[in-house]
Amino acid sequence: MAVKELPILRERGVCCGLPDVDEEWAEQTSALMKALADPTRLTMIASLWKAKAPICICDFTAGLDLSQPTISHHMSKLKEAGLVESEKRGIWVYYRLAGDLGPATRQLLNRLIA
Amino acid sequence: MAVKELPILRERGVCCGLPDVDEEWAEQTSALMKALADPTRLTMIASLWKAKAPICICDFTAGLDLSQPTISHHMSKLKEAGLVESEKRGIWVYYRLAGDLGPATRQLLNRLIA
DNA sequence: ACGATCCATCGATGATTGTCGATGGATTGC
DNA sequence: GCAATCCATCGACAATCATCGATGGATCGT
Repeated sequence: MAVKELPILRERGVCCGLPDVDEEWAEQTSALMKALADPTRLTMIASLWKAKAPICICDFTAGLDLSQPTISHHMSKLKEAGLVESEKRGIWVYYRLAGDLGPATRQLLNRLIA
Repeated sequence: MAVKELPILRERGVCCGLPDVDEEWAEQTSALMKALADPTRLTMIASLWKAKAPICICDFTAGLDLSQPTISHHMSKLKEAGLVESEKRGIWVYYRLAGDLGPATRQLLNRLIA
């Protein structure tokens, strides 16, 4: 545990430094958070995570209460974020979790979903 | 590993069910993701995480390249999300990670930051 | 060849968000 | 008391986002 130091009175007009936080890390991580910052997209990711198998996007369109373009839009955001991959199969398109997900992202999703 | 079943051709016009995903979970989790879906707020959280001690908001105002109202706005979002607490000390306001963060959230931040 | 189904894209619209300047309350040093 | 500092709130504005209807390309069954 950190020492619970009381913040003491300090000289006015003088502020001190902050811990170093990598700017690029913040940018990339916030992009990942944005991709997950929507109930529909979280539901999609959790479904794919639990199913452990590709899911036809038509099943999302049928199961979630949103229009087909909206479903397509959300899935495309997940794809853009590198979280899912797609495979065309006849007239259907199947989505699955990206195969090249880093272990950090995998564990993150595991914490989130499981 | 899951059995890598190829998505087979299926009957048209018929879609099947999805794995059960709790709606309330999606709503709450997306709220948490939203709170973290900004580089400035992530930097704030990471700073507090690393410092293991309260930080005066004036230090964020001095260290990050944003106006004072914007810094205040971001911190208030983190507070609203239950991620941080504040303590007034003279004319200064110190923020720290919330003491009642659930273990799940703690581990999530650990994965994100460390 | 034709019609039906699936799906991505386009354009539009209302809602949310990040940002700032201005303001005012609170606190402290003089 | 007065001036200075810190900080939250307000109002405004531009940017982003979630959503939908319409459209068109692709594929398949007949």
